[in-house]
Parts: sequence; structure tokens; C-alpha cells
Amino acid sequence: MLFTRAGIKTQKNAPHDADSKNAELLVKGGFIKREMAGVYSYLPLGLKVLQKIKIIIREEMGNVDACEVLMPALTPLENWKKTGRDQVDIAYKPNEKTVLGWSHEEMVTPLAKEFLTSWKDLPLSLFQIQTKFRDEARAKSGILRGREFIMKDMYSFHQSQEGLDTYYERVKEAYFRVFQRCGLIAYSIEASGGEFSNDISHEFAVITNAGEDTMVFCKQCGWAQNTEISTQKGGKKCPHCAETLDEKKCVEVGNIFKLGKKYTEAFDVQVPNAEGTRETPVMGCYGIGVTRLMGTIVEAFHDENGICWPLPVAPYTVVIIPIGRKEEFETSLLEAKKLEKTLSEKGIDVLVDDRDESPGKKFGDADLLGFPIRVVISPKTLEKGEGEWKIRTEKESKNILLEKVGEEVLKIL
RNA sequence: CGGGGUGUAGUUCAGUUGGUUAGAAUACACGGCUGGGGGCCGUGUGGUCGUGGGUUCGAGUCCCGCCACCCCGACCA
Repeated sequence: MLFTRAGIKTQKNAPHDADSKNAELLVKGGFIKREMAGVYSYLPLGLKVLQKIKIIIREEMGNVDACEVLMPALTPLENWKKTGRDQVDIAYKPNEKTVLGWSHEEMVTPLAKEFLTSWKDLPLSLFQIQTKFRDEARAKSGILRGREFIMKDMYSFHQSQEGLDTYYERVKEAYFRVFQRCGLIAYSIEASGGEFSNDISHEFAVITNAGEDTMVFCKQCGWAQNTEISTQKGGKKCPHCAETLDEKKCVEVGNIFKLGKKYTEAFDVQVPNAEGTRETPVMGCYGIGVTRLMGTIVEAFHDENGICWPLPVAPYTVVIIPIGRKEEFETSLLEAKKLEKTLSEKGIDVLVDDRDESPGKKFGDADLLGFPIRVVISPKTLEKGEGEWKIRTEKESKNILLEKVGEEVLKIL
């Protein structure tokens, strides 16, 4: 892909009110554009990142036998009246008949009811990746807390509590893999069930100063708790292994709940078991804030020059920068395009900075935009058929034969 | 939802006690130079000063309402 065709526009000035690194860097890099408080457009580069995150999520949800669906964002108020959640004040209500979905228990449960006609249909797990609407009193921190955001929400139905318990643990493992593949270290922390459930739920938290939550955790055994409910404090001893507890700010990137029969009862879902007796299935629900996850990745991976995307979610894996003047630039650009073709054929996402800009500007943008690998092609290096290879997060660069670039990239992918 | 603050060019900002034709940087367009870390020079485009009212000979500037946005707090699935 050519830079001038990729819909990329960087800007020098950060928004004056950027209150977090993700807001500042994503806007400067032209990944997103703010439209209102807590509402963003995703521009070509930002959308590419989102798509890569979604691919990871889809693969991992597939691994726990979940099926993807897409339910409407516009939902009937009637359904919410059945669960008493029609009065929740963060809900946007376009009119007296409809609610913009802020969670989808009220939609997925009636849907599952149609589908679940036999115990053989259980367990059933459905997920969607969809825009959610929540009228937050105060949106903040870029895409970490918006009024409109993208969420992966999944709902499972089981014949027994044991079935749910087993599945819950499987999903927990899948969640760890999702965050790990995004380059993040997530802690599973005990939290309150909120309005969903009286049981303890689990949040997945990533340590970062931009976070709104605080957790206490044990580096030794991995035990962690949200300070919201914890009686423990940093500096005290871990209740499990007596190590000293740490206390850090964190972002909640996911959460999972055991819902029990609250929703299946509200919608009168009953499934005949093997004996022909009708039973009410138990439910679990599992969320990942997809756009929040993207913001968290930026909070976790940036330096003074810009973003440092982890390989699996980088909008482009490699940026090729041809430099030189006049005819020399044309020669470099030609070589860059040749290299692009070779790499693309190997399935590598490549961007060629074909702009007629100063080298400094191109380097600056490459750093800001955070492509993991940079290959510079100049008359100097071209003499030996080489380019300059540099990893975004490393200081030093090295020269490399252009024909070797492909295998070098594949080596670290 | 309480307290505080800000709205001027695409963006970041200046604009004196109210006083002609509202400025800069950056971005953008064109030309020239430059060519390994956001380079230089020149020319040009771009503004109903958030919005509605009021005071005044005269309002970007003063007063009131409304709206939007930001910060602190409350809330947060």
C-alpha cells in the first residue's frame, strides 16, 4: 500500500485537551477523530488496528465453540421492562418504544429461547462484535471510556451450574490468550458482580497509569482484587501466599459474569432434558471492550516519539521509506515498490512512504504511527543492494540485503 | 448530576482600558532550494470570533440566556 493512497493524515498539534496518551497519539497519527465527547470516528489506519484485534478475538471465541451473530443495536423497550432494566439511566432511549443496546441479555435470551428446543442444543454460546451505547455522565481518556464503543459480548447457556462453571474457566483461559496475543499482560481480578450478578465476577485488568480502577495484587501467586471490594491494601500480606501486596492503577479490558437464571427466568426459557422434564438453563456472559482494548494497547506501548504497536495488531507490519533526491528518490521508490510486492506475496502488511517529503518528516511519522519494522532505502544503501532495517522499539539499525528482508520479517512474525 | 474552566483559520493558540480591513504558528496549494530525524525562502487559499439577545456612536473584547467541550467530584456493567 502506498502512503499517499492509504488515507493517512498525521498532524503535528495534539488536541489541546488530550487527557491521555491514547487520545493524543491516536488523534495525532490520524487513527481516530473525535466527533463528540466520547464518540470517535475510526479512520483507515485505526480501523485496520481494530480489524486485527477483532480477528484475534474471533479466533479465540471460535476456540471455545462460540458462534458469531449480530443482533440489532436498536432494541425494543418492552424487553427491558421484563427484566426491570428499562430504568437504567445510562441507556439512550430514542423514543418511548426503543433503547439503544448497552448490553444484550435482553436480546440474546429471547433469541436463544427460539433456538433451544432440546437439551441436545445445550450448551450454546453466542457472541457478537457490535457498537454499544452508554450515556456516560463523563466520557474520558480517549477511547478508554466512550459513550459509543465497540464491544465483543458473548452469552452462554448451560443445562447445569457445573456446565457453566466449566465453560467459565475455558472462557477465562481464552480471554488470557486474547490479551496476550495483543501484547498485554492481563490480571484476572475478583470484582463485584454489579447489577449483573451477586456472585463474584472476574475482571481482566491491564496495569497502566491511565486506568480508572485500582487493584491490589500479588506478584508471587497472581491473586488480585479490585480495591472497590477489597479489604486488603498494598503493602499488606497476600491472603494466599503471604507475599507483600502491590497496588496499581489499571484498565478493565474485559469482564465475565455468571448470570445464573436471572435472564432465562425473566424470559421464561425452558428446555426439555433427557427425561423430558423442562429445565431453565443457567447463563454466563463475557465482555471485551474492543475499542478500549485498542486504547489500552497504546497506553502500554508508546514512547516519546509515538506508538509502538505489538506485531499482531500493527496496522502495517513493515513501512518502507525510500529517500534520495530527484532521480535518486525515483530509484529508491522503485526499489521500495519491488520490495513491497515481494513482501505482500508472503502475506506481510506493507506500507511504502511514497510521499515527496523530507526524510525527517517520514521518520517522524513512521515513529508516531508505530509500525514495528522500518526499512529505509537510499542511494547510499542501494549501492550494495541493501536497505536499513530498524525495529521500532530498538535504538540501533543495521543494513540488510533487500532480498533478505522477507525472510527476516517472517522470522519475527 | 454538583463545583470550576474554555469556546477566535482544518489544528494549536495570541488578540491591550471596547476603537479602522481580526493575527501567528502549523496544515493546505503553487514555485524554488534542500535531501538520513518533523529543513529553508517566497507567494497564495482559508474566520458569520460557539449561539441568541442586551448595553454602546462602536463589541472578538462588557452583561444575560442557551449550546458544546474540558477538568475535579459523584456515577461506572
